[in-house]
Amino acid sequence: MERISDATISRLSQYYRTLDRLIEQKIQTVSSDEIAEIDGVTSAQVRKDLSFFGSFGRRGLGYNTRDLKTNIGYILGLDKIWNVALIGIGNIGRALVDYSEFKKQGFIIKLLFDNDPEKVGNIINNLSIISFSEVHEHLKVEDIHIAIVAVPAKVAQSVVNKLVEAGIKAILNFAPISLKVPRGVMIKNENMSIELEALSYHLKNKYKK
Amino acid sequence: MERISDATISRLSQYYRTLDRLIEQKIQTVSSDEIAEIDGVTSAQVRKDLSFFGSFGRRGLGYNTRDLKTNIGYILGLDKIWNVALIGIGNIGRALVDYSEFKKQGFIIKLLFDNDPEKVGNIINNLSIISFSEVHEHLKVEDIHIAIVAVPAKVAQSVVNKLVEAGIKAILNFAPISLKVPRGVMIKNENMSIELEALSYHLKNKYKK
DNA sequence: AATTGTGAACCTCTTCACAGCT
DNA sequence: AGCTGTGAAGAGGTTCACAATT
Repeated sequence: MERISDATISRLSQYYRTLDRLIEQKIQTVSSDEIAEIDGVTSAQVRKDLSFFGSFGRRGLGYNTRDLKTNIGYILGLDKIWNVALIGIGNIGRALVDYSEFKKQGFIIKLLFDNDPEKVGNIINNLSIISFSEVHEHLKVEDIHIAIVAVPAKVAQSVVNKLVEAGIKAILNFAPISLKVPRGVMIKNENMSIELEALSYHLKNKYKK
Repeated sequence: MERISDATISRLSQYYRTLDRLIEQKIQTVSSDEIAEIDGVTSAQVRKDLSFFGSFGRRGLGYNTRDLKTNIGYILGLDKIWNVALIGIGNIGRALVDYSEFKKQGFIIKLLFDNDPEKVGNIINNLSIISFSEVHEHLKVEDIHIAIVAVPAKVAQSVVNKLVEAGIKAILNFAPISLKVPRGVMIKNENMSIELEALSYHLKNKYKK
C-alpha cells in the first residue's frame, strides 16, 4: 500500500469524531463540503484523504454518515479492541485512567504501573497499581498492544527501553523529551507544552507583522 | 517577518528542551548534528529552523548551549510570564493545575473555572475554583493571556465563544472536537485520541505492507 | 578540520479543476 | 444539477551541497 501521511491519518480521526456527532444528531447524509466546514479544512482535502483508501461516497449525493464512520473506523483500526498499559500514575496518568474518550474508541487500559512503593497496590478504577519492575511478565499475560508513558522526563528513556525489551511495538509518550526506539517500534509524542509555546510565539509576534 | 511554519515552531520547542538538558549536564557547546541526533531530525533541519531567526552559532565550533537556549526562549516568548486561565476542573483539568512543565516555561495558571456548583469554591493549589458565569470580569482583572479549555466536547464551543467575547486571543483546547474561532483568535488542539488512533492505524497495517 | 548558514534542488502535501456518476 | 474522485498544477517544507567562517 502507498505510504499515507501522518496528516491524513490525524484528519481521518477528526472526521471520525465529526461523523459520530452528526450521527448523534440523526443526520444521515453529509457532503465533503460540510465535513470540511466543520473541521476547518477544504473539501478537496477531505475527498483526497478518503480517496487513498477507496470510494465511500456517491456522486451527486455525498456520504452516508454511518457507512463513512464505519469505514474510517475500519481504516484506523477502531473496529478492534486495543489493550493498553499505563506507566506512571502521577497527575497526568491518573487523569488518563478514566479518560472516557479512550474507552469509547476501543482503547482499554488494562494495567497500571508505577515504581513508587506508596502507590503500588492502590486501586484505581478497579485496577491495582503494579510495580514497574514486574512489567515484563504482566504485559505478556494481558496481551498488551500499546503502552502509554506518563513518567517524569528523567526516567522516560529507561522506561521505554524496558517496554521495548518486553516486546511493546507502540508507545504514546507524555514525557516532554525526545525518546529513542529501535526500528519497528512506533512512538508518538503528546507534548502539551509545545502547543502552549506555539501560542506564546504567536501572541508575542502578533503586533509585529 | 516571513511566515514561519508550525513545524518549525514546534521543533524549536523541542530544541529548547534539549538545550535545557544539555545545560543541566554542564555541556557548553553543541553542534547542529548533535541536536539533530537527540531530537531525531536532520542537522540541516536544525540549522534551517534557526536561520529564519538569525545566526546563533559559530562556524567550525557549533552553538553555545546557554546562548542558544536564551535565543530560542526569546523567539518563542518564553522570556515573558504568561497568565493562564484553566476552564474545566475535571480529570484533565486537575492534572494540568500542577503540571510543573507549564510553570517552568513561564505559563502561570492564575484562575480556575468550572460550572459545577459542587466544585465552585473548592481550593486547588491555592486557587479557588470560580463559577464560569463570572469569567468575563475575572479575565480582565487578572490580565489573562491564554485560556486552557478542558471541558466536555458538548459544551466546548459555547465556552470558547464566551472566552472570545471576554477578549481572549489564545486558546489551548483539550476537548476532542473542532472549534470555531473568529479571525485574530488562535486556537491549538491537544487531542490525545488522535495520536492513539495513529498508533492503532500503524499497528493494524504493520504486517500488510 | 570542523561546522555554520543558505540558495537551489527535491520531495511531499494541498488545492485546483473537471470528468464521471447519481 | 449536484457532488465525488482524481490527475495535474501549485505551494510549502525538507534536504543537499557548498561557500563562508572559525
